[in-house]
Amino acid sequence: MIEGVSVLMEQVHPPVTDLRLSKILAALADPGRLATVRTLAQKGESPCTRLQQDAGLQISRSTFSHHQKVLREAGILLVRVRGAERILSLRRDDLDSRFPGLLDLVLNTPEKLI
Amino acid sequence: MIEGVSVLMEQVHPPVTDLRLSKILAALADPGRLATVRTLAQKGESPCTRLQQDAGLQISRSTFSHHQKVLREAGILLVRVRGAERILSLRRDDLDSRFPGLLDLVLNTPEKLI
DNA sequence: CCCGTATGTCGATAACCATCGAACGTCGAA
DNA sequence: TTCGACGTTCGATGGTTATCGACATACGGG
Repeated sequence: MIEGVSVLMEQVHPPVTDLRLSKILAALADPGRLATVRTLAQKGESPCTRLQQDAGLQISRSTFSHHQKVLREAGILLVRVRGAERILSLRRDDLDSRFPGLLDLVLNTPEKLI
Repeated sequence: MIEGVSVLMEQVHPPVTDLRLSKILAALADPGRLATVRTLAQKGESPCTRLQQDAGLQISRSTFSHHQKVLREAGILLVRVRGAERILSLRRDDLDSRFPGLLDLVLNTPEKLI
């Protein structure tokens, strides 16, 4: 870095009271992000690179990072740091309490109906 | 029209077996379209102009026509012709049978959480 | 303290989408 | 048959989004 100032790269997670349906629908409307969410639900929690592979997304790391950001800022993903990795997981309880049935519906829909 | 060929303007309605979650989520992700669906559920069936007014959408007729098309092609709306009007209604049964709980969730979500 | 792995950020580009006005088609009524 | 109301289609425009490569940052291990 040129300047001596550190860039923190802090992860922004909206509080549960800030979750909005329109944001969540917009985040889930992308096929790649929908696949990411569904894969994450199967695998439990997972680091970024692993999740991208498991979801079968053939996109660059920077693009996946962008999608992860959209899902996180919509309140769908939780990101925590473990060493050099970012561990992703679903905010199941928050989503269920605010929009009951939404996540279950998305996860239980057969692959063919996606 | 310049040519003598008639333009039919037929309404395309996908059969229930063609409905796809990603299409439906994408259609509902737009705030104006979401408002349209929620208003239509309250009012029952309604012609275009009336629905646009009831939903409070301050957009041109051509733009509303575009949104109506997106909702129709996603399988959310049914359009039937009555004289010079197009009467819009929700495909409740089709949506419920294919994606149980989705429409209810969208309709029951409080305005403040949209 | 250098290195490899993991990931975020930036700037650019292309694709997509919402929006509009203008022109057109269709219908019912005058 | 002329008119007005209703709605669609078209072409253009602007804004948003998906995508990438290059670079920067962070961590743990040698």
